[in-house]
Amino acid sequence: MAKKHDHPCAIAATLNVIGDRWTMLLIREAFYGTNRFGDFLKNTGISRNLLTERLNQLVEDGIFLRQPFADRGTSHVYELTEKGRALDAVFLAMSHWGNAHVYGDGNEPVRMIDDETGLRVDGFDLVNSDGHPVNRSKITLELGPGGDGRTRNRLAAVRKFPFS
Amino acid sequence: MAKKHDHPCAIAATLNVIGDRWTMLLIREAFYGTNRFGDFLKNTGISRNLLTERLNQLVEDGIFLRQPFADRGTSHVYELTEKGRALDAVFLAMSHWGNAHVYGDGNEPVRMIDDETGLRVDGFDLVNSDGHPVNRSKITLELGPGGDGRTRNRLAAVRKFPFS
DNA sequence: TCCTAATAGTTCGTTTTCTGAACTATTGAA
DNA sequence: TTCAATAGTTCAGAAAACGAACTATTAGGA
Repeated sequence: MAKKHDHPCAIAATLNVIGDRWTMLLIREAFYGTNRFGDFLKNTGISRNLLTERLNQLVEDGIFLRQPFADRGTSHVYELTEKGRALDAVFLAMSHWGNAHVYGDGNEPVRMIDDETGLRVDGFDLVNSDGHPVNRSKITLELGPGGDGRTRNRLAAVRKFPFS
Repeated sequence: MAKKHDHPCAIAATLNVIGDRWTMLLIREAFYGTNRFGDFLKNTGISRNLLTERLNQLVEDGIFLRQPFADRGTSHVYELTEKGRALDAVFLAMSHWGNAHVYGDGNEPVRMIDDETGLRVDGFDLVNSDGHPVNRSKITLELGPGGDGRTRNRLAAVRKFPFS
């Protein structure tokens, strides 16, 4: 992947791991159960050398665990780690946005169904650290312990935070 | 941006809009209130020609609205559209993951605070189309109207869906 | 033991994209 | 009419991606 972002920001940090054209497709595959080199290759269309490089990087980043698999030839299995599974929220958010705003209602290629009600999964509620719902329009950004002077200045200049 | 993904998949479709190293940083800026070419430039570190190209693409994709702004020189204002604001879930998911899994508890550069309780925003609940919470481990993927035969085969082969 | 098939991974030349710096265009104010 | 501020373009070099051919490792069978 390209040169990494280096300012103190969680979005930038996340982009350093999944911010390219292919990685979230590999994560999607992993959520679908794909765990072999050849299946990632076939199901995404990524080129072989880039797949090698990306998988190595994702193992290094702690997203995949690479384990030997005795089958035929030199085989491995790539399993999502806990850190990797935690990308489910990103997966779900992108999935929902693509369905709603690119394909549109009635044109979704894949839908997610809530087994308990049979209804479609249709978005998110934010929750606070007590597990209670948060009103999305009433959120404040606050300097955290990992921020620097520049972060402080940026936050002071934030004019709005238009979550809907 | 690079060649587009062309299979019927909401993740792939979303990556075609935001799937590069810079776009989500521009969206972050927009959520922070940035709306001028020069401010996007300064606050992200993207190069000028790429910023021009990305903003044009995002206007074309319906994420930003470009409006004239009489100030000094030839100025414009880039405002998020409804479609762009709907990326808030992706923003929040990436933000939360980066804080939790790259910086870690106690090292977050920026925290999101629930104004009503003062507690930190700390995750998501999925909701169904009735607005009720969904058990994340009880979700089924279903072929939608926009899927094709290959989508059907892929879904039939899905071995698991390990949302935690 | 040797051959073959299956799988994963490497190499390398070409194409595409990104970077960074210099340059141009447009407009308001002094 | 000049200057400063802003946005945008051009272009050469660097980096990354693509795609095809090649290599390596191992299991199973002749």
